[in-house]
Amino acid sequence: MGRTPVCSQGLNRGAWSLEEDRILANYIESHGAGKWSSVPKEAGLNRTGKSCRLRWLNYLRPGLKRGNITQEEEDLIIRLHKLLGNRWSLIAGRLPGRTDNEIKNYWNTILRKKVQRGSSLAQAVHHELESAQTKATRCSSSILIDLKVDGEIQSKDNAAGDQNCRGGASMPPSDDPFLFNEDMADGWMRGEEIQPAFAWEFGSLACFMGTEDFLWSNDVFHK
DNA sequence: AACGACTTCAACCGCGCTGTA
DNA sequence: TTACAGCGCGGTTGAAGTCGT
Repeated sequence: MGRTPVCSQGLNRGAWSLEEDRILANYIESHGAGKWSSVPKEAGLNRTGKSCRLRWLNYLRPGLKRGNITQEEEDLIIRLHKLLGNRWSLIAGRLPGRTDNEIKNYWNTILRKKVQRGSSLAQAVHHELESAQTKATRCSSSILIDLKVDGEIQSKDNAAGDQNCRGGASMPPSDDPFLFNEDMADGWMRGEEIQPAFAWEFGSLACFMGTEDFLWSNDVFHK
């Protein structure tokens, strides 16, 4: 797979050789990742920094899984794509050991067709959304959610009942259990008081309720 | 076996964002 | 404020592999 190496302006392009991989891996191991523009020169590689970064992140980096995307991973990708769209790096961030490039390729070659065909997987996602709605409805406490609307984080406060969201759908009314408070935000971000799975159920619910125009904040998921 | 069509996925490209001087 | 460099992201490309006839 890949491209055959060609020379352009004296630089190697195309598929990486085993020797190039070894040089890059050794360099990163001793110097750490970063400063990609200086990596080729210092490591003695006839590549662009960009190419080195890509090779490291998508292929050489430790902890990468390769191939054999599981059914669970596939289901998660479908759900996340419905929520996030083509934000592959965000989706990859929820799948340990997977790269954005790998997920993007997997989506474009396999999952897109499955979803377009209205496969059983898509039906399963719909079932998940209905299930998430039921569970969230049962929740009596406030739930924190940062919604990124038109590029800005819109905070929603349960007590204030603020309705400042803009976009393609309305938020639930202020007395609705789906609104959040800041205390829950801290707990959520620590990943201790609220299980990530529940966060995703809520995310699915937001999608199910027709709030696809809202994008989830990176901060909520990564902090 | 041969060959064309289709699929896969590593790698490249271009753009936008962010930090710095 | 502006210009520039570095980086990261999503879209696209194209060689290699697979499949169907």
